[in-house]
Amino acid sequence: MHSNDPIEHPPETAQLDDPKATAILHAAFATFSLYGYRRSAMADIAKAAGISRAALYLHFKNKEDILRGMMQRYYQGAEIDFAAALGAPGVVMSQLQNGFAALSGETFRQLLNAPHGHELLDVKAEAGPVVAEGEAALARVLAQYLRDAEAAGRISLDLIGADADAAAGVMMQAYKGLKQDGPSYEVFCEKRDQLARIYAAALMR
Amino acid sequence: MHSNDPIEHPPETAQLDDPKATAILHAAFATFSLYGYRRSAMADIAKAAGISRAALYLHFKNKEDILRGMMQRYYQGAEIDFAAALGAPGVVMSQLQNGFAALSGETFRQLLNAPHGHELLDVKAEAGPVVAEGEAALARVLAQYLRDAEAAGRISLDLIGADADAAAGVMMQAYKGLKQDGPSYEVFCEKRDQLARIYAAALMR
DNA sequence: TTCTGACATATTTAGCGTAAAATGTCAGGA
DNA sequence: TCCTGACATTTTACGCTAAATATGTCAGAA
Repeated sequence: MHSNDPIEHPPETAQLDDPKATAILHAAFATFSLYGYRRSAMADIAKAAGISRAALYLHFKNKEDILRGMMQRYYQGAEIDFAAALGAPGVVMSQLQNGFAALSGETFRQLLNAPHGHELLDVKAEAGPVVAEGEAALARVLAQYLRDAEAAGRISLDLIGADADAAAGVMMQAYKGLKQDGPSYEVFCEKRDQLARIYAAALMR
Repeated sequence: MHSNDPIEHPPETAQLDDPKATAILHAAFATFSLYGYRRSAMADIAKAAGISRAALYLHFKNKEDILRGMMQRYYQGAEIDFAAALGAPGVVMSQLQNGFAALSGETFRQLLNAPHGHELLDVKAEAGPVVAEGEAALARVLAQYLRDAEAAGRISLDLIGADADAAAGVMMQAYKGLKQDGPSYEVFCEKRDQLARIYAAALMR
């Protein structure tokens, strides 16, 4: 490759182990939380990342690509943490509570406490299918947990008259409802734990 | 009162038994569902109601007042229907399912099927505190149901580790989450019934 | 190789005047 | 008494321009 060749953008969004991309995504998260996605300029992100604006384009195609990468990164991590929490030893209630807690950890706290963090909860349009795919992946994780727990005789889906997929879908969407009305992080956490208790009680005999 | 006195607007939003006001609110609902609240003009509502535009102002202060009246009317009816369904004879699961179904009956079906009906789900800003108060009233109804059912030994709130008010609040908000992502009415109903089954299973021993 | 300053392009913003539409009110008709 | 047509006012929608800002890309420095 010669230096006077045109820029060759990364074919996909940045890899999980690229430290530069990670730094940019962190800076972007901070910037978006502060100003909102629309009002954030590439220059703001570059400044927050401590690099020049031009360097951003060496790692991401454009602003939308940064947002996509950010969301994808979040969902990748959330999926792993979610599955880990659900799979950890313990009773069903704590597994569910820790599972949902894993979906709203420190990152989420920063988001809700930031000036325009709430706006980032509604970027489905700009972020494209990444969000829907991420949510679907989380629902699959939960569905798999339900199947495993039922196979182990720890819960019974008959109690709620549903198969694992339908149940997981409803549970995830109802959980998302708790994010509405711009609650404080603390209030949200209480409601989240409460909902997890309801889920646990519904599934256990 | 002399005819040349200035218009005397109704002090509060129209009464539940005023047939004229009811007709206007029905026309407004149809119009808002069709065009959305913002794009609907008073002339559209008047035409749908079969009266002159000026006559609207004999019953409502302005467009915002019509919206308020519409939402208030909905919540008044919903509260009554919700309480009736929860209080009807039957097992807990059917009471909860019929209760939540009462909150999304024919009116709600029309809404979701209308071109811009979804917009009406997000009019908190324009409708003011009416929506929040209506939601709170519904939560109180559910909380009272939970208390009564527990007193009768039909459910146990200990199972979900919550008092009636907290549980009702979370249950209502999680229910609202199901309205997200613009589902069809049929899909929404399935999820709603599924969530009611989860709630019932959680509360019964 | 990695990154930056600077450039050309594209987009956004704000202002401003006009036309069109919507609003709220009233005198007066049915 | 209830309602309407018409009026004055306010709000919105355009079209246009210039200025400002943001974007994406390079040649070349570090």
